[in-house]
Amino acid sequence: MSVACGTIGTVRSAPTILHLDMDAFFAAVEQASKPSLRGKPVVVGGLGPRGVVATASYEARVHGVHSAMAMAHARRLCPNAAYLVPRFGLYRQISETVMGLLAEVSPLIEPLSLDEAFVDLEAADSQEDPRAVAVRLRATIREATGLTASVGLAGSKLLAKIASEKAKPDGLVVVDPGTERALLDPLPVRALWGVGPATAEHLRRAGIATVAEIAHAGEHELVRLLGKAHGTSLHAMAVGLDNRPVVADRDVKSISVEDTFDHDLTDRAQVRHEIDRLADRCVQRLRGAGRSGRTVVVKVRRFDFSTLTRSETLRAPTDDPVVVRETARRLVDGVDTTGGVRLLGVGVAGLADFTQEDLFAQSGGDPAGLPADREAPVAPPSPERARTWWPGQDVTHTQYGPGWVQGSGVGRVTVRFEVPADTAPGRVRTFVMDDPELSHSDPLLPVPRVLPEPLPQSAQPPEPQPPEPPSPSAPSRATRSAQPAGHSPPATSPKSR
DNA sequence: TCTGGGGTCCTAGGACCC
DNA sequence: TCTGGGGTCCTAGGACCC
Repeated sequence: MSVACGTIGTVRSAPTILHLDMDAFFAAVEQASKPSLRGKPVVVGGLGPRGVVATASYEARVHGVHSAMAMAHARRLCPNAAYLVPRFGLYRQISETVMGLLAEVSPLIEPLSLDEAFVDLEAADSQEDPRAVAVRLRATIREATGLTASVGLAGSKLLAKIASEKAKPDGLVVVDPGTERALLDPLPVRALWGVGPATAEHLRRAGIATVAEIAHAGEHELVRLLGKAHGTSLHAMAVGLDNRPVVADRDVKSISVEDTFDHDLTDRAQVRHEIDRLADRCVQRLRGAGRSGRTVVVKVRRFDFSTLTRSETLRAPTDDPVVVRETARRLVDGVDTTGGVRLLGVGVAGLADFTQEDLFAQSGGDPAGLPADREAPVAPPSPERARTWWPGQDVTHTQYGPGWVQGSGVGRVTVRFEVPADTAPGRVRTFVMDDPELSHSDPLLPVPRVLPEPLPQSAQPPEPQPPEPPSPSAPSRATRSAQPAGHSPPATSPKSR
C-alpha cells in the first residue's frame, strides 16, 4: 500500500519535510522569563470567569490541565499552579526569532501559528542529511531562545506532524521510508488532521476507531460517511498518501475580532455600543494590514451558546470605520438577542489588496471629496483599563525595578521583582493598586545561555555585535524589548459588565 | 467542567444569468 | 407556455486547527 498512485499523489522517498513545534510554548516562555516559575505548574490563558486555557506547562499537564479547558476547571485540578495572562507581543517576538532560524535552514517555510511551522528541506541549498539538520536546528533554537522544540521528519506533512507530536517534549522523531504504515495503523482516528470530535463520533458509530480501520473501510465508504471532500482526503491520509506541498506566504482571507463578555449583555444599546467598538478594532487591524474588504460579518453567541452569523457584501471593498460600523449595526439589529448575548464579533472578508486611499489615488480621485466623517477616528482605549493589574503582566517600580504582577485584589497588587537572567526567585512586595511608583512596562526577553547565531539579513542589527557572553549581573536593560506588549490590557479578558 | 480568539475550508440552498 | 442545465455569487452554518 505504500506505493504511490495516480491523482492522489505520493509520499517522498526521503524524510525531507520537517515539522517543528515549540514545547508548551506560551508557558515555556513564561517560565524562561520568570525564574520563580521554573519547574512549577504554569497555566496561561484568559483569567476572567469565562477564560480558557491557552497553554499549560508540562508540570500542570500532569494534573490533567490541557489547552481549551475552562480555566475554572483547571483551577480545581491544579490549584497551586501560577495562572497568567498571555503576553502575545513577547511570544510574537520570540516566534520571529525562531522562524528566522528556520529560514536559515531552507527558504521554503510555512508557519502554522506562533509556535509551529513546516520546513521543506528539498528546497534548501545544501542536501545535508535531514536528521543532522534537525539536530542542529533544535540546538540552535535552544541557544537563541532558551526554549525547547520538538521536531518530526518525514516524507509528508501529515507524517512529519505526527512525528513531532510523538517526539514531544524536546525530542526528534524521523519516519524512515517504509515505516509509514507501522506508524499510522494503530493511531486513533483523532490523530489525523481534520478529525475533530464530530468526525470521530461519526466514525465511531460506524465502528471505525483507528487509522487502519479507515484504510480498511475504503474510500467509497468514507465518502458515504463524511462527504466528498472530507471522505476522500481522510482515506488518502489513512493509507499514507499526502502530497500537500509546503506553502510559504499564505494570503490572509479575513480579519475579525470578537469579545466574550464576563456577563451576558441584555441591553440592546449595550449590544450596539460593543458592536461599534468591535467594528473600530476590526478596521484598525484591517488598516494595519493595509487591506480592505467587501464583506462585513457579524457574529453573535447567545446565552445558550447558540451561535449565528450575519453578513453583507458591499459593492466595493472598504476600510472605512463608518461603513463597517453601520453595516455591522444593521446586521446585529436583525438578530434576536432576547435572553442575553455572550459573545459579539465583527469581521471583514473578501479582502482586497488596496486601502481606499490607494483606490482613490489610482482613479485620480480626491480623498478630500469624501464625506467628512469618513476618517472618523477609532476610539482610543478606555483609560480606566490601563491600571488593571493582571497576573503575569510586566511592571516596573521606580525603587525596586522590573517585575511582574503575581496577584491583585482588595485594593492591593502583589509584585515579584525578578528578571529572566536571575538564577533564583526574586522578592515579593505588595502595594496599593494606585501606587504612583508602579507602572506597566515592556516585557524582557528570556536570556539564552549562549548568544544567538546571526539572524537572517532582514533581521540583522545595523552594526554586527561582537559575540560576548551575557553578564549575569546587568542583563535586563539590554534585552528590554522594543514593543509595548505589556501596556495593552489582555485581549482574552474583556471588560466585565 | 462549561466551553477564548483568530483563522481556514466545506456544504448547501437560493438568486440570477445565459 | 413549459422545461432545462450550468455557472457564479451570496449567505449561513458547521467542523476543524492552534
